[in-house]
Amino acid sequence: MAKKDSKENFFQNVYEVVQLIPQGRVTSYGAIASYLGAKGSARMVGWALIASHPLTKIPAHRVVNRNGMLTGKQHFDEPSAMQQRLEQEGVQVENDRVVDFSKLFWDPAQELL
DNA sequence: AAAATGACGCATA
DNA sequence: CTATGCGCCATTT
Repeated sequence: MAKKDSKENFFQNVYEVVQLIPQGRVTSYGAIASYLGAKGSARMVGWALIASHPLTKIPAHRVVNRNGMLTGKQHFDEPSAMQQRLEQEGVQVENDRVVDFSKLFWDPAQELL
C-alpha cells in the first residue's frame, strides 16, 4: 500500500477534520482538501477515507461529494449504513442525496476558522 | 514510463 | 435541477 510516509500526515489530517464534524452536519471532499491545502485533490480525501475505513473509526458517512450525493456508500460494510446513519443523526437523505445539503454543509475553514 | 482507475469538482448543455 | 464532458492528482497495474 503506502510505501511513503510523507502523505501519512495528509491522511491523519483528514481523519482529524472528519472526526470534528458535528452530528447532523455534512461536508464535502473538496472542502476538506482545500482546508488541508490540497485543493483540487478532492479524490485524495476519498482515498484517505478508504485507507482509514477498516482501521480508524471515522464518521465517513458525514463526508459526501460537492453535490451532497452519498457516492461512497458502496465502500461501507453495508451501502445502506451510510444513509441510515445520516438519517439517524437528523440528516434527511433522498435518492442517495442529502436534503438541504447547503444548510447542513459544514466547512472546516469556516466553522473552525 | 505510460495508461487506467477512482468515496471529486467545475463548466457546459 | 439533471445529465454529460473535461480536468486534477495520487495510487495501481
